[in-house]
Amino acid sequence: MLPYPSGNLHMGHVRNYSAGDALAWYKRLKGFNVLHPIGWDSFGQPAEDAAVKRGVNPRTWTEENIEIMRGQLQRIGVSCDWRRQMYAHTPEYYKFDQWFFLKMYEMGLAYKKKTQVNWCEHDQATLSNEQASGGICWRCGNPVTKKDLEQWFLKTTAYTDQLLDDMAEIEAGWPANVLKRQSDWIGRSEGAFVKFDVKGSDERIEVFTTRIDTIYGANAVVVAAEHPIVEAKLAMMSANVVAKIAAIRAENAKPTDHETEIKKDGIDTGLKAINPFSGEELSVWVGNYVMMDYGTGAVMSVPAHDERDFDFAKKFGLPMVMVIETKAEPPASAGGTNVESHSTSKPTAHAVGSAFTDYGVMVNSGEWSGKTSEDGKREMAEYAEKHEFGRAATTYRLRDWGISRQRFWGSPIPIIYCDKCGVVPEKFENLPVRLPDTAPFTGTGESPLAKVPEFYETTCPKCDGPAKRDTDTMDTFVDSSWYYFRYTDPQNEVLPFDTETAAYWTPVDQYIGGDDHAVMHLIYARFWTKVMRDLGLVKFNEPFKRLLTQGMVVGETFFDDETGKKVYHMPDKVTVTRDAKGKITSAVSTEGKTLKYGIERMSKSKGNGVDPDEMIEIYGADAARLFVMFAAPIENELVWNEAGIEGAVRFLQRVWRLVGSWRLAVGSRQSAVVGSEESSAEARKLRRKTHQTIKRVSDNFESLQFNTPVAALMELSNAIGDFPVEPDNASDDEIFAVREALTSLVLMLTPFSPHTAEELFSVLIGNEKGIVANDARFSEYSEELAKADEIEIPVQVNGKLRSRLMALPEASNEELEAMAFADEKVREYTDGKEVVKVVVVPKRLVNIVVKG
RNA sequence: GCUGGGAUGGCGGAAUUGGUAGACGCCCAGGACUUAAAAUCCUGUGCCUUUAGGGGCGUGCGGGUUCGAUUCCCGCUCCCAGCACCA
Repeated sequence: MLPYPSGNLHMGHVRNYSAGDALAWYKRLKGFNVLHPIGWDSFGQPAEDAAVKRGVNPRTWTEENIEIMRGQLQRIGVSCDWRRQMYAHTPEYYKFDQWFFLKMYEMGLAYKKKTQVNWCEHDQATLSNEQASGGICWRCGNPVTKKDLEQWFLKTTAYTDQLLDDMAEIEAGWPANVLKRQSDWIGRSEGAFVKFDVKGSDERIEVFTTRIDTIYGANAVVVAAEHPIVEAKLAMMSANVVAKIAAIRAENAKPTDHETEIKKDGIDTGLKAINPFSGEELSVWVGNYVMMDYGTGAVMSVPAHDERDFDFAKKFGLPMVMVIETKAEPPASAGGTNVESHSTSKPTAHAVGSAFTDYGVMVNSGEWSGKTSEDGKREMAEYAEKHEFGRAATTYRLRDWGISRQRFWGSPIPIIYCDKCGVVPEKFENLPVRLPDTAPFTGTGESPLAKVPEFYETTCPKCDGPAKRDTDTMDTFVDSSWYYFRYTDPQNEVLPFDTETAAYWTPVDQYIGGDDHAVMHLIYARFWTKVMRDLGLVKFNEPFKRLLTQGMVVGETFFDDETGKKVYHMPDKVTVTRDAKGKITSAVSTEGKTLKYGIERMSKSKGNGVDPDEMIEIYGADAARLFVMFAAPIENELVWNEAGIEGAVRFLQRVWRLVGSWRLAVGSRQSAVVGSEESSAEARKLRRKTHQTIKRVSDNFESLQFNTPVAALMELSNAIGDFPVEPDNASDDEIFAVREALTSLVLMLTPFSPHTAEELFSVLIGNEKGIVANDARFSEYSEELAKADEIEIPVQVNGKLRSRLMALPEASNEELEAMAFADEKVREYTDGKEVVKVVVVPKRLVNIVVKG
């Protein structure tokens, strides 16, 4: 994933790009043609905030930041193809944001509508549903409110089923939790719409239900306070009902607060609705737990079989009728005896204490009684459709993507408003619609472009009359929805990319980033790819074959209670004491104040961050990268602890010394080859370790593990260090074995610590050319050489380890068994006992089961 | 509350997917080198127990399957993340 040019790289970036770079190096060393790109997500709000706060031009601010961050990436030695960089804020790039927008407009996938949008008061910005997930702003974490605005939408809902169903194609390569979060977000729900007549009125209330089979248990129709029927009948309601509804509406309009549980509340409107199946008259209630923006804004309340309806009915003493029973014969104590009778004379759920929400068999449901829930659901929906009061339906939670932003620093929306012709799309040949150099920035949430007549005053592409441009810009997530395709053809001036050129590289083989974009960027990118497929630009459904979500890098954070949120940077401003487990027991600032502490995402602005530049300065880029890869599995959270990095430094220095101590012997005896008669056991042992390591490291890379191959390299380096023969006394065979081990070690180190590896490689080979110039390849693995001469076989008696045998790998079961029984330690436990059974696992173990 | 993931030494974490638990590294202790320190090297390092050889216990807790369970099954506890009345 491309970085936002905030101005400084943090350790999260280092982790992400170190892993990506390691993989790129590994694949290149394996002989693959690798496209390892980088780009800049360079449109967005912080640039504009800087303009408001400090009066700098957003472009200048952004480009300076890119310069700084590119320098940092180059200092850590990321091996990107710098020629292919893309920059979202350049007209050469955003021209195609606009191109796509116009294409989607043609396809009917872009439309404008006035609606309640998510609004972040803190950022003074509009948010898409995805960016407001959980009722909090994705950028600043503050609660989201609503605001009426007219804005452009992209029809993500045209692809809901594909977004769900195509997950099957990427299931193997994506983390399960990301797919899960996406499918929850899309929220497919299969059920039925049912219309209830309103008594004494032509109006009908339509509800959505997934459990039409429970409709005979409905005790009320509950609608949202904002439901049109409420507005329409408000005049007929008593003053206290109206007041209550107003109160609920006011409460609904407040930003969601997840700390406090919402108590069920509501009021009987006095209206009556008719259950179309039973003909029963039901009260119409307003309930605070019914939301206007899901389903139809109205539900049928079935307390006996729905938890929320149960709570609601209990609070207001509404009747509860059980209409579903468990399929299995219910135990005598369940169902029957616990049920209180009610005026309906039907059994009720009062005494049960909770709703029965499983499927079962329908009861008390007129002619439908006796059917299973599954049959009832299907047949009742069909019946409803036949009698024109309902139909089976699938609803989704996913909404269209609102992309209009009242912001300057983004791609202008290429739409023109003409008094005569109405909404007119800009002509393709007039793209890009360029941003002016500057605009009056206020940060108050109004479009700065609306104050720049040179920008918005234009002529209508249709009638040539005077017209005005749309003064909003696109959500920056538009830029990141397709940038990875641009890498394949970054200079194209006619199209976003050439289809054939892109086809060679795409879809992306491996995508790496944080899982915080699970329902934002990753849904948009998938949507965009499907649109591109329908445009004929690509021939596949999914943009990213494999996704790796790396865990956050977090640091210990210290707060000063008095001054509020002030955070101190370790270790110069805080004195910390720890318990035996390394957990902090107290933290005191240099001024002597006691501080609160916790763990938070590491960043410079929070003051708990380690600056990558500092790391490089102190330890070097190679050690920093090696440590970040080694410290924890890539998908885990990494709690930053500087102590461990010394280990990485020591390891690199050890390898350096190892090469130093052998380079003369190895360099001067290049003719030394394997196969001399006196092949020593030591040489064979080292070669075995070398080849086992090649296999382990390769397998680890293939399965995206970055910590375990480092451990394997450390083992190999230890084995070379333990080699018992002095360089000057080594035989040709031994020289060969050491040269092979060192060469392999250095090559396998390249993905983690490329600078050190490059230097050592050239020294070792004895010429000035390094890994790149030599077009070096990862060492070939030999199964034959990796095979052990002798293997250790544990012997268990009754499953407990009692002895170990050394045996030939090809030893037969009988031989192993005989050796086990001959073993002295084993005999202590078997002598005088009855042998019940002997289990021999070839090449693994022997287990003797005895009795008595 | 629902959903998903997890729990292995003082710490980060390994373990060929049912076969020697604790690789590798950090920390710590002891030693060598040094006038001394740093660096480096060597040794030890799961817990309990034993003079020693050794013995016992041990992968969150309780059960089960198996010759054998960190791994599979059932039931709990706790932690982390996501969602937040989704009808």
